Amino acid sequence: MSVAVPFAPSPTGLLHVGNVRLALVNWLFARKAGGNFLVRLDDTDEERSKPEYAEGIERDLTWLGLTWDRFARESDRYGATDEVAAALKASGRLYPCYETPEELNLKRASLSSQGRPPIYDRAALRLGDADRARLEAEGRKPHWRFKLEHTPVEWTDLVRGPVHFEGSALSDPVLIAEDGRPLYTLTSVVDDADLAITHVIRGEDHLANTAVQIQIFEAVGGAVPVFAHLPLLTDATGQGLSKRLGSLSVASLREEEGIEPMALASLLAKLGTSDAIEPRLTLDELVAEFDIAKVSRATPKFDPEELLRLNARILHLLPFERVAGELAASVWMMPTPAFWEAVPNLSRVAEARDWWAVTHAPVARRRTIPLFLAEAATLLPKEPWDLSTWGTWTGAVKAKTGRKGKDLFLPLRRALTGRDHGGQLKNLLPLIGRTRAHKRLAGETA
RNA sequence: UGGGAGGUCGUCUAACGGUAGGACGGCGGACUCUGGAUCCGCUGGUGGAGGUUCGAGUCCUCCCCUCCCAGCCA
Repeated sequence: MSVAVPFAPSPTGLLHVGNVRLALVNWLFARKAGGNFLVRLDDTDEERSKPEYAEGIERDLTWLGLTWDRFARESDRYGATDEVAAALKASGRLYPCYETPEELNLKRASLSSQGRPPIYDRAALRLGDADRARLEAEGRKPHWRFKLEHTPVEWTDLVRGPVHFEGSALSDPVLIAEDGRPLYTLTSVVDDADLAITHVIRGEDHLANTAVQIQIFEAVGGAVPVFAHLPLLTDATGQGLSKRLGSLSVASLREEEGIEPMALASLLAKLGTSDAIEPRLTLDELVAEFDIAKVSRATPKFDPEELLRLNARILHLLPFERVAGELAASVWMMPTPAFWEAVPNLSRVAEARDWWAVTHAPVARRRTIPLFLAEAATLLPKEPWDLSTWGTWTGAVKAKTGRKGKDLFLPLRRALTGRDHGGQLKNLLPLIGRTRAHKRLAGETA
């Protein structure tokens, strides 16, 4: 049986690094196994689901290069659960309840104040036909709960090893809302069963859900998939990600922070695993190194600083072809490989703009200039210039003026670029050109 | 409160009950020098208290801290 994994985000907000890490891990798992990566938008919550969030999810996955083999919306599958629901009702596993949300809140509050867990008391199970008839006559409509077996639920988790829950410690979940809408707990099982999902890899916040859903899989006669629950990511201070999203959305990392997709992927594929976090330029490399057994059980912290450092390292490694598009968008001109070579130690592609200004726009004149620069200007070779020009020229200046080391190079750098630091002048000089170089050495704005 | 999980250098992790190691960061040095690149070195840790043991990060007891679930959300 070929591997099939679902990634099922709900389009109720922007994807954050925690969500997309799960997408990446699922994708890596599927690709490593030669299986299918299936995306399902869990948009059954009509109030909170928004089309723009659905688009955002597609955009984020595409940006990262996480190709899917199927893209579906739960809302297009209304009716898919009807048959299953009818069967569960017939067998008595799905039973009607008539409490209002207010009544349920009251029950929970009461139980909590008694120091008891707020588990549903199954009062509706004790209702007779007459009771139900009376309630419906009052205009009440039922919602439907799944009757859990009060037996142990056990599975071997790919990340956590053996997991054990007592059915009696769990609350009978509502599967069908009062308005007839099937809820996530049901739709997800039915979809997984229909698609022959083999592995479900999700956050550990779903642990109790899994215990419940295993019983549902069994009740509907579906094959129970293998489960893996990853620890949730927290931010650098240990706070949960969903609580303080903001800058950690994939969209903001891409559009505001200038993060490269492979920087994010390199970090998220390795964070919380026994592998060292190192820059990788292709997803293929990450697939080759991926092994879910390397994922640890502890909660990893996601540090944006670490991501930015990785971004810088990735940028040093990326060849011109891989950044040309982004570079062009950033500097508004058509950059060249020589320019990419000359640009120094960027953390973000957008920083190249500053160096485009140095090589292709006037640099303001300097107030004071060392006298030897005039002499240096006269020694400037004739064009055409290439990468050897800097060496021959500075050699000549050195011979003529006797200056060397920092006394020689720093004034030249300041005059030519207007800055104390930057990329190798060997690379920059030909891009600046003789005309500008000559004027800048004379202290003119050029 | 009930259920579930977790706690090893600042961070991510490794260690059949047998020298607590690696990676990142930080610090220092080297590269006759753009270094926020690269290379090399150094730094730094088992949440706490008992116990078992020749020997404990690892096993036992108690304690502390953190996270998740306990929705007619997903």
